Amino acid sequence: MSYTIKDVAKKANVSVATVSRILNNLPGYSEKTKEKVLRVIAEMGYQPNAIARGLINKKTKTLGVLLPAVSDTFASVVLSGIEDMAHDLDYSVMVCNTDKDGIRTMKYLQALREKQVDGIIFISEFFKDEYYNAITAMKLPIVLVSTKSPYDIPFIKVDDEKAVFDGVTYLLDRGHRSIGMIAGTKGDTIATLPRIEGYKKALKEQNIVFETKKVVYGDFGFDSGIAAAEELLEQNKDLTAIFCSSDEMAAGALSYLYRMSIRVPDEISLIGYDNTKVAEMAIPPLTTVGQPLYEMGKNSVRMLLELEEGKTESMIMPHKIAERETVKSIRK
Amino acid sequence: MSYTIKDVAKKANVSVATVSRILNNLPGYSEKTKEKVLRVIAEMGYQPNAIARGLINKKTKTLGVLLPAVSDTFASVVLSGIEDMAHDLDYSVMVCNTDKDGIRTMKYLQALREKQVDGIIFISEFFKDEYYNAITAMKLPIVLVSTKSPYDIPFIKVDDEKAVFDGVTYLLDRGHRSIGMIAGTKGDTIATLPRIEGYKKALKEQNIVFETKKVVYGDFGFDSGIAAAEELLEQNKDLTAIFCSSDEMAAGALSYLYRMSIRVPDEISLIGYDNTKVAEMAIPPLTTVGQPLYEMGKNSVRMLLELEEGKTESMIMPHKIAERETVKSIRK
DNA sequence: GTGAAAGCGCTAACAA
DNA sequence: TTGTTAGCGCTTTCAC
Repeated sequence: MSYTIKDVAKKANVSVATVSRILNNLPGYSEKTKEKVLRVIAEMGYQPNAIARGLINKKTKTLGVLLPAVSDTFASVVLSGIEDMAHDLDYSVMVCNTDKDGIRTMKYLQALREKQVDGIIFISEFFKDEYYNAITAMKLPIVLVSTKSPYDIPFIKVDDEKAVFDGVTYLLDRGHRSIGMIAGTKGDTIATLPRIEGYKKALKEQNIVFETKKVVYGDFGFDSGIAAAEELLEQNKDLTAIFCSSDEMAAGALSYLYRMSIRVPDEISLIGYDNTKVAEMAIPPLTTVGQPLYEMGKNSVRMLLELEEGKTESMIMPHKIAERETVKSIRK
Repeated sequence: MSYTIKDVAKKANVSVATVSRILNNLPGYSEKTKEKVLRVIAEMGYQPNAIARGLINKKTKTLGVLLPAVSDTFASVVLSGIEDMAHDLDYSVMVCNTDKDGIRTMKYLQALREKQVDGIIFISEFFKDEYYNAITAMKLPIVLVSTKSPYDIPFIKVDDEKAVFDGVTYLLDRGHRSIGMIAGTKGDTIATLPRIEGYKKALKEQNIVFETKKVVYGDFGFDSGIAAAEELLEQNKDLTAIFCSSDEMAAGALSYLYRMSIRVPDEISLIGYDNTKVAEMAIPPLTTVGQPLYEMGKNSVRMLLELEEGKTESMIMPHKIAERETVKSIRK
């Protein structure tokens, strides 16, 4: 067992109150006692017990982060932003891998509550009603990253529709007329429908008719990108470009194209979404619509902490096309 | 403020002691009271406060994980194993991104201690003396993953020397005689020196003389792989294969070779290390020496928890070559 | 089978 | 400037 504040007090010949004051930088002691106490603390190697502290303050200085998978490139960058900002602000973060499983998510929500975290950040998943009910019941501040909800919960995300609109327009501006789309999970109202909407609008603005067979669904993952690319190419012989709703799916498409000996960008141009490390590492390097993932993570903790002060504004983050080597201009 | 055990007790007309017993499945109450109390708990939506509990038990059911970067593919897979196992065992995990920074690591160690975590898992970094001192001072169980130390601290890792030996031998067996190596950080005694040793031994066994100019250093990251490949190729015109000490560096090498229009595996064979997702997603898919990262993560928490019972055995995990498409057999 | 009460390590009145 | 003391929400003797 380690030393307690009592041990320090005794050894320094002061009361625990004084030690506590010194520890918390509260007024009420002489320079002399402060020095003495600090010396004793150093000598003993005393460290305050944050659990005891938390019991009183009702503050644990820890945040809970719920995400679909820590090993997911996308989420892990957001997490890294969260972690950095939390560290700067002296908070700790508990990671909870939901596996996109509702039961597991609920279990975590309960655990986080029991452990009295000061707030929750929820990344990139569909925010179910039951989560909402649980969270409001526990009256914890929460912010959504890269997703949103019908409730009055602040979120941070990019404007998906606009982002895809810009991406597709980028292709259009380079002479592409027959553009396929590898969309996200079918029916996903957050990250799929609005993006398809953006795709449609971009086409429409240049008077190109939308064709259903040009959009194919995946699940944001690599393998689904392979399958989707195959389907797309079989259904559309005239494609000159593909817009992919995630870098991983773009990597899958790239992989499929490579296997088919279809050269990128010479025969087919490709554009991804997210601008994660996989875009950089792709061969050839992937042009992609970038989201400021790291910044979004950082902002989410800032926002979460401000929430305690009553603010509650969502944030639309800017997207930006990262130009690399998978898009070719073709003669118009 | 939520309900406390007191509220439950009052409403159920029993003492807090009884409620506590029921909550903890201790003996000492009738079926009838149990039912009543449970009903009241459900009605009120009462949840025990783990902080208060932790103050008494000196157990928080939370683990601290220190890793160089959460967004690192390698570490994030280990983390995901840790997270899964922890979840199964009803533990939470706090992630600490050390950024490979000693000061930051020490800060985290202190925070983890103050927050009374039950144990620490330290992933893939060099384990400094000062960490050791801090940790032994706080008498916390700790296990090292993918690294080791001169101290009596249990670790989980693969046999790096043997793994590289096998990887290089794999190349040798396929007729390659002039094999370059992209090693890790220069001077790293854990993940670089032993691997170079394995490389040397494999060559030696087939009577090939080792040449210094055939090994080049990186830092395990993508960019360093690009630079290393370039250096290697300039220094060695006859290379037919390259062994890379991480998949990311292999991806970098792949990228460089692509830019130089050197075909893989036709002109140069490549083999990576780790078998992370980047190996699967590479073009062409990367043959690599795989480490069971996820399993290592899982085992680390099991081991950590057993440590409390006094056990202290390290674990060497099996490696296995994942054969994909970057290695070609050449005529002998 | 059940309850009263002490106390985990700390903070925050309230006194002095 | 400093100390005493009452809790924070819970577990755990010890009585009954």
